Amino acid sequence: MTGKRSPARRPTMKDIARRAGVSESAVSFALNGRPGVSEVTRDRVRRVAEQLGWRPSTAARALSGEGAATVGFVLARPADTLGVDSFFLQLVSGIQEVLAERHLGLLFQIAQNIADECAVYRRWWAEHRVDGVLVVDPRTDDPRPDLLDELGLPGVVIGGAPDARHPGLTTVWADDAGAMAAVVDELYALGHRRIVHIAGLAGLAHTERRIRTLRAEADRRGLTEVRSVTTDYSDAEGAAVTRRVLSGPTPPTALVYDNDVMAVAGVAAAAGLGFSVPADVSVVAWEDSALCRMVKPWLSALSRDTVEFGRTAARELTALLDGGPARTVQVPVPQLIGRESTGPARGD
Amino acid sequence: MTGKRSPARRPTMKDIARRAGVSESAVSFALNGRPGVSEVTRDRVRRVAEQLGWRPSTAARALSGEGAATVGFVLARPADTLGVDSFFLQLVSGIQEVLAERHLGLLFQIAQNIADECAVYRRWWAEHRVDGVLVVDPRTDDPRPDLLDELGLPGVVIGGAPDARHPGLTTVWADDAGAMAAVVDELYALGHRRIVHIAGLAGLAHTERRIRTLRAEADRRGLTEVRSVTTDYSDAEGAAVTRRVLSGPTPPTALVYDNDVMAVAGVAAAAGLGFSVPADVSVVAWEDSALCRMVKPWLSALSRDTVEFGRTAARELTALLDGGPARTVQVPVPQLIGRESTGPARGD
DNA sequence: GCCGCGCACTAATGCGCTTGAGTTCGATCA
DNA sequence: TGATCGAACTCAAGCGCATTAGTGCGCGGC
Repeated sequence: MTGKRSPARRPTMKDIARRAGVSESAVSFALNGRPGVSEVTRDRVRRVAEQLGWRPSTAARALSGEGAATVGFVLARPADTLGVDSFFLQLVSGIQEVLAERHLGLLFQIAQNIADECAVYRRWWAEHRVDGVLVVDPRTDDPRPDLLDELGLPGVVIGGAPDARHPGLTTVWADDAGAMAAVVDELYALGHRRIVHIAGLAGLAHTERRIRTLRAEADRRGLTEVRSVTTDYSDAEGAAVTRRVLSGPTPPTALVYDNDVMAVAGVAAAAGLGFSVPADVSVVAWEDSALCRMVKPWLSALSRDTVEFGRTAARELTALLDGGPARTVQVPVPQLIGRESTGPARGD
Repeated sequence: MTGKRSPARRPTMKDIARRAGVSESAVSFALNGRPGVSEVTRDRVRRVAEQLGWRPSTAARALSGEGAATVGFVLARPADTLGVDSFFLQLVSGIQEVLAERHLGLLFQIAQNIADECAVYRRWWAEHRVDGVLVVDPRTDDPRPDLLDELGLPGVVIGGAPDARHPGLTTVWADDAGAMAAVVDELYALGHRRIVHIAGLAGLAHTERRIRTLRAEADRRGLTEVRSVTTDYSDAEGAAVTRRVLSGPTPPTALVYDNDVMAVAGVAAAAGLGFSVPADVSVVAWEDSALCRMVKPWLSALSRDTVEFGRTAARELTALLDGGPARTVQVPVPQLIGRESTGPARGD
């Protein structure tokens, strides 16, 4: 009766051993499902453990070489850019779902840039904090795969193209090239000949891939007034670029935005300039979300199951942690959902 | 020359001790800034440690009673609800900033509901994973404070009202009541007498607080046609409720939405019904974001510095971890930013 | 000149768990 | 019947760090 309730004490394997009348090692064997104990003892130990509410201390586990039961996830984007974007929360949501099943923790960090991100990986590795990491926003010239190699840290690259130079890394990606080709197909069929692609961050692997594909598709059809402009993904730049390209002498008749946020901002900017969507200019958003159905006109968008994307990535990472081989897995190509923002090109 | 580069090995204190020609204990003393070594030895040890790129193993630290150098953050909302909401990423961004300075990790998890969230806390505690947690979305009848008490886990409640029954918890909150009063003031001054508050999740502490305040303010002015409707924060419900209340015999002339997403969806829904904003109905969004400036008309919104909110919460938690006392700290009241969506009530 | 004291440092222990090396004992086989 | 083996356990060491109890030594005080 101290008056103050003492904070509960964590039960340890020693407690279980005592209660079950066996040695600590037997408890360890029993609970980890390895041979060396009879089934009846195993059951007894399991029951006692459950009754005591025992959970292995990750600290102790990690210390005795079992890994930290944690994976890391770093987001390296300017703080103001990650405001409205729904992509990451969805992705993380899917990742979580898979990790939680296996009782793996997710260590999350926001960094300012790639260099900081690398420093975070180094620190996590040195501090014994994570068993593997999920890498997003791969770049065309990316230092992270090399670093992970050097540290021997298992990693899954999300959204990158397959990279033969890093056989240790698993890559999970969608074929952006195919999606871009489909978009161009659709717009071309609608009569659009002048298209501007308002892209995301220059240097990101998927940005560059989309840009290359767009150019290839344009060349294939002999279109000369097709181009890409890179941005920082923000609504502000999306709007600014939209105003700029629409103010030219021969404005495009179709705009393809690399995310939903810029598309929405772009539509508003276009409206401000007197362009109506889709009568004067068609708009496609690369990334579907509630946002696309919250504005009028509803935005045609490239849709994919981002949560499932996250699940896939997490599953691959757990496979890697289990000692499986690195792989390259492709998730379904985003599908173009035609809504109200795309229509026939206006005849000149 | 094995041909295969061996993954780098983590340097330990033993390595430092050897290189510096002292015992491990001396190294420990030196690096943790406690007495027992001379300044010159301390410097030498520090240099060697730096040179070797040594970082303390959190596993070992945690095991020897120093805590896990990690804080936990659980988000318990339905997966589809957390899509567009910018609040959390902003909040986490601020939290991160402070934690990173102290090299504290952030363990992040998404749960389905409060019960699951509690289970996560229990597991984290039993597994020795976190030193403290950040609790969001406090409810009117919330099991979490009791649980944290029981586990002796330091916690900071974000967004709750001060709670005298849990002296161990720090609370960081904004005075929603004051903000709501300001909103009503403003709308009243503009001539609005029929106001509907499209609130968030019923049961959340701040939802209830806003509802109570709205009622009190209405009573004070003798307004009878003022009410709140709770939702799940989604754009879908926001739109649905908007349509319902605007379809009634005497539709409200002002709508106050508990987040930006619903407000945007609501404006679109109102437009669909032939109501123009702000001519027919004024709209205020509780929570400002890029979203509010991405749609026309620009939304008047209650704005606050969410990133700073996160920073404050994290600072309080670190203070708690340092053994400081639990406190109740109030962050600035959200300010109403008048934009285009609020105007004089239409005379009947 | 000896005692005691403080300083700089070492030795040893423990945190909770895993694991390889024993130990015991009953069943099996030549 | 004694050697052999395997199943079921126990022992003890070790992971990397913090921490408590020493240990050796120079120095001031009497």
